[in-house]
Amino acid sequence: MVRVRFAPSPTGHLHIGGARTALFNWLFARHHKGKFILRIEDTDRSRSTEEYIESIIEALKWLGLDCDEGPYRQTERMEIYKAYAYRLLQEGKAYRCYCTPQELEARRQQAMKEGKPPRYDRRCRSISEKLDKPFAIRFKIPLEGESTVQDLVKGPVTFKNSELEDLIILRSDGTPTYNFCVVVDDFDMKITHVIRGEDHLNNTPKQIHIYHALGIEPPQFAHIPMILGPDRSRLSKRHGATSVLSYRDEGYLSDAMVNFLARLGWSYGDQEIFTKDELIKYFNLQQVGKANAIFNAEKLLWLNSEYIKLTSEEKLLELVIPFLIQEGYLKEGETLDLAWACKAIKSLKERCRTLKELAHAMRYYILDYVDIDPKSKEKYITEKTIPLLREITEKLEALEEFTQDKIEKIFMDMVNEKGLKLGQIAQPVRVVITGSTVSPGIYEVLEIVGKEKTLKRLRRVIHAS
RNA sequence: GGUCCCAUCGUCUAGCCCGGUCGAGGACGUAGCCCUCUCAAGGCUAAAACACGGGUUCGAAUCCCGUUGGGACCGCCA
Repeated sequence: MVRVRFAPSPTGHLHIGGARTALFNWLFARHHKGKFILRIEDTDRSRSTEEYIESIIEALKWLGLDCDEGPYRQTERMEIYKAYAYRLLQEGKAYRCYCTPQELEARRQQAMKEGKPPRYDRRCRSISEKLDKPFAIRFKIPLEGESTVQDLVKGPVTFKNSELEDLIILRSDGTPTYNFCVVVDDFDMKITHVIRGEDHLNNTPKQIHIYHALGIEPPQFAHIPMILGPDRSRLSKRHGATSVLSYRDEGYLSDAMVNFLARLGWSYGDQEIFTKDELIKYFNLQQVGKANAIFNAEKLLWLNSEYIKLTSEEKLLELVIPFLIQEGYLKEGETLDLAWACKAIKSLKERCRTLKELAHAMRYYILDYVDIDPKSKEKYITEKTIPLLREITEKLEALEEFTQDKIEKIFMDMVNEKGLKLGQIAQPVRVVITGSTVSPGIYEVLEIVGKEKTLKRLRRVIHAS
């Protein structure tokens, strides 16, 4: 039974990189009909917050990455780590280190200055008696030999033990450290595959030594490449929106985000668009690339527009309502006629790339009056076009059935009578009705806006001039 | 600085493991054309890459070595 975990530390919102790690784990679990476990690595109490834990869970939920177990919290398991650490101490596989953080820091600085590797010199490793001083517990790394990580993505990676440091597993305040907790937890939670960011690759040999010291078999490892910002450095706040939830708030669909994330570092031939089921069916670690990937916001935007096109009008309506409320086009609790709203969305869905854009475009369907863009007004609402607007208003007013084809006939008749080009009348009307020169087809727009609002807007403009 | 990882169009990538079918394919973006009441969408076309240098081989994007470049890690952070 495959068991994988996503183990974020709640020191920030779930970002793009973390989300992809979570996704790969989730896909791997679902593909193998295994379990996906969430574990919160909050041993750094000073930087972890409840708010971030909730935010991460919310983001996972939005992405649809449901977990089968957890969230477990490391802070609730402190006694377990402590017991394992003392067991290693008793068995002589770890030792008390009496060096203070200040001393260690000073020595590190010194070593750096001399151009030497800033590694702990193991001076406490040989102290056999117990001193009456505060101590941390350090793990004994074998002095010689080498260890190889059989990585499912990178292949075999070998490290010399002499390059590894005796790491602290229990701090002097009795709290355990990351590299130790992971091992204990992954063992305790029966994790079979550790799929995580490449930034952990260098930690892996240390962890493997801890597994061996504990007398347990390490899980399989898969280190996936990093996601970099456009400047090729690690994705961070200064690259703008990197929090997954900020994309939700900007009107991205979670399936588009999932699809985007999946294709960052993984591929399946030339296919670009995948349903979740396809992703589950096709996902494998062999197809995960080895090279880092740069986050390409343009492609995400494109994917989002593709997903909007693929989504039903009913579903889009449901999704766009919060944005309509946010934009102030709809009051909380107010509803729209379902059939009418779907027609409106249908006319707009292929020209909007986000739900936010869709909501904004819907303003001219929903509101009584719209603000007219000054430049468009200057160009299209002129003394030449006002008579045309007046005439078309009269004709539209006389129309019994305010439908697309009837409206079209009125426009075409007028164009033919006067020898105009359609644009000469369509554009002024568009500007009056939608407030700008850009919209779906004018007949469609008028039908959806409806006779009443159409006439109101036309008359207001005519009377104002 | 040390250790480790990586290297195909600007970007995501296919191909690489199992050399010849690659005069390197797809997608985003960009440019142009078509469609057209505007804007999109759609269709067509174009520019655009095997980092470099050595091997191995009849033949290398594919295998080996080196160089360069990028990234990660070197904490009583995770």
